[in-house]
This record gives sequence, structure tokens and C-alpha cells, in this order.
Amino acid sequence: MGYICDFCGDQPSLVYCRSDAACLCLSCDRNVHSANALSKRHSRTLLCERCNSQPAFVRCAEEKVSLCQNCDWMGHDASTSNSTHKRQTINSYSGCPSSGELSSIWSFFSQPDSAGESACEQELGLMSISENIENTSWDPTVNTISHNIAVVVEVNDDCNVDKGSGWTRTSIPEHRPAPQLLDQAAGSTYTSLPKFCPQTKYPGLSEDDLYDDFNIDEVDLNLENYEELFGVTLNHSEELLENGGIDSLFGTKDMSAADSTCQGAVAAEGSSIGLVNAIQPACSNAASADSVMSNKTDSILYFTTKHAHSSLSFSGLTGESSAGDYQDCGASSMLLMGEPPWCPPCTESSIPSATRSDAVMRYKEKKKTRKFEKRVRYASRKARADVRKRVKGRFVKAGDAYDYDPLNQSRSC
DNA sequence: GAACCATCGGCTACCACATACACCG
DNA sequence: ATCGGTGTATGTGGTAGCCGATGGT
Repeated sequence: MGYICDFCGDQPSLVYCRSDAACLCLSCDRNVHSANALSKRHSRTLLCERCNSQPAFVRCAEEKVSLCQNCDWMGHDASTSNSTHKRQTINSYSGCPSSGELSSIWSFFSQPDSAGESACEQELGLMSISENIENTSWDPTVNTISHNIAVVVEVNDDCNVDKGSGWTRTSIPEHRPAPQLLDQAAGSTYTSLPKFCPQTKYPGLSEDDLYDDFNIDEVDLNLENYEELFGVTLNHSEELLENGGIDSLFGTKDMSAADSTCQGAVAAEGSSIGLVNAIQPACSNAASADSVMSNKTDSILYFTTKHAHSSLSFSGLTGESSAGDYQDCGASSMLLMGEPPWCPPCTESSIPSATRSDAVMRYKEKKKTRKFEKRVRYASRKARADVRKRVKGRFVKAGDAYDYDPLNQSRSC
């Protein structure tokens, strides 16, 4: 991955598609993501110009380079003079915008667009950039470029921003000195780290809004290891629930969705050793853990419960994963690279180190034997499978009658 | 409590074909 | 050692079908 487009293998890659885990040139980006309605929803962003393997997170105005979170941290460490560089968040996009449209998303972006209007725009005449700040939740059925807005906030200003929607998107790594963000209307989508003020209600925030942005299905949900890892049961969660923890977070007693999310909260992965000591179980209902133990992607949701002075981290890291593999997922890198930014509810000495390391080792071993997620190894094959005609879900020979065409979504017979 | 039935969810085989890979000359 | 040709294995996604778990009667 990197340097050369994963699809055509010819042009230099420019954008990164997280869904496909692929680096693509603009042309292939359009081709691939105009294939069908689902692919149009893929969130893409610029490729990090330093490592050429991860999605860019910020744009350094001084160096005029787009950087992933890891490279940003490396290059703008507080101990260096570069830490004062002005940086702006890089927005992700979906749909298949033209370079002109991309320029409107990224003010620094300029790329000759020989193709003129994007392919799907020509076909559909539907593409438009939605800059509706209020409409930060997107309807996947609406064929617009999801141009989600990030509200830049002060690191500790958790609860007094964006009160209208009740929560805030921010692309700022919270434990880092906030970059001096330039004036930027929009922010990234997938790097957003939602914050919650559990003691507050959220007028105007529907559950759909909440859960959509949680990306619950992408959260690492792995509860069954909790006991073996922590050597304690989940009793704390009931306390938390009684204290309004989960209900405050989700504003609902319906644990079907909340379960999934809070199970992610206790899914402290072995690679995040700091987390092991730091977090408390956030919910009960362990019975459903088995049903949600699949690890989907590298998403991370980082909740700041300012009221309780505690934080819950939702990490999708796998035990075998390196920091680099997940440097694009915000706080996950943070967990790997530095001290946990929260105040541990239990101290380091509360769990004997031998027991802990023992538990971590057992946890890692068990995890090795488990296959959590399906990783797309070949983006080109995925792209082809995405557009291949089918009959009852099965691929059909080219030219044969089909009952489903992802391109036309029409029947041939 | 046991037996039966309906429902639900998880898992897997299936398909075509481009591509990765190994092997040989 | 390198290159080109050939054959085989792999991987990709949506669906049907199987099977076990669960709940109601």
C-alpha cells in the first residue's frame, strides 16, 4: 500500500479509502467508488504524504504536507520547534467528487481534473457537497458527498460546545497540545472523536444520530476476555449503571445498542496495557458478550465523562496489531504511544503486576487463536467483486443472465 | 419437566474471474 | 541469474441453506 495506486498500479496514489484499505489515485477513486451506492458511501481522505500508507489526519500549513496522526505526532512533537506549526484538519469525503469539489473541501487541494465532472456526477447529476453544518448526521440513502463538519473545540471544553446537537466532533487528539487549527469549515468524519457529557440531555439528538456516529458495528466488542484479563467480574458495571453512567451516555434503557457499545468499553485490548489498569467495566449484561465479540475495524470511540472524571475507551486494536496499523484511528495510537490521558480509577498497584502480565499473556494467546475481522487483502479484487453481476448472490459468467447488477441494480431478464 | 414447533441468528458453500504465485524451460 | 510462459491457488461479496439456540405452547 502506498505510493502507487492499489487499483491501477500505475498512477501515484493520492487518497486513502478506509473501507477498502486501499490507496488510490483520483481516477481510480472515482471509478471504484462510483460503482454502486454502497461504495459511494466509503469515506476517503488524503493519503499521508510522509508514510504513504495511512489516511491523512491534518495538513501542516508550514510544511505543506498532509500527515496521518502518527506522522503528525512524530513531526510535531511538543519537544520540537515544529509543534507550533499551524495545522488544519483534513476532511474525509464520500461519493465521487471532482477535483474541483475536492478543492472546496480541502482549500489546499489542487489537482488537474482532466476528467472534468466526476463520472457519477455526470451519470446521476446528483452529486453535491453538503455543507449543512447542522446536518452532521448523514442519511446514507441521500446521494450527497458527506461533508461532515468538525467543530473545533478546546481540549477541556467538553460540555459547552455544540449544545444544540449535544455532542461534538473533534479531530484533535485530546491528550496532545491542540494544533493551531486554521480556519476550516469542515472536519474529518472518521477521525472524529465524539465526546459526551453524560449528565446532560441532548435535545435534538436522536438515537439514530447517536448510534450512527458511534459506528457501533465497527467498535471492537470483546467482552468475554474481561474476566480472564482483569481477574474481576463485571459487578462494577451495575454500580455505574445505577449511577446513571450508561443511561446518561445513551439516554436510553434499551441496552441492545448500548450493550454493544459499552461492551466495547470493557474491551481493553492487550496492546493497550495502560488501559488494562485504567478502565472500569462500564456495563453489565455480560450474557450478550458472546454475541458481540467480533472485532470489526479499527475504530475507536473515546468518551470523556467529565462529570465523573473518568473516561471510557473503545478500542478496536487487536493484540497482534501494531501501532502503525492503527495510527489512523485517533486515540488508539494515543493509547499505544503515551500515557493514558485519563485518571485511572484504580491505581497501578491495585493489580499485582505479575498477575496482570499473566492475564495479558493469556489474553494474547487466546486472541491469537481467534480470527476477528475480515481484512481485504486485495482491494482490486474487492473492487471487481463489488461490480460483478450475480444470481442469488453468486457470481455469474460475463454475458450470462443475471438478477443483480451492482452497477445498474436492474434485472437482465 | 418433556416434547413439539416456530423463529432467529450464525455460519458456510457457492459462484466467476482477475491476480498472485510456483514451477519449468 | 533473469525472463517469459504455463498451470494452479487464492480471494472477493451477496445469497441460500443448514443448524443450533431460544422461546412459546
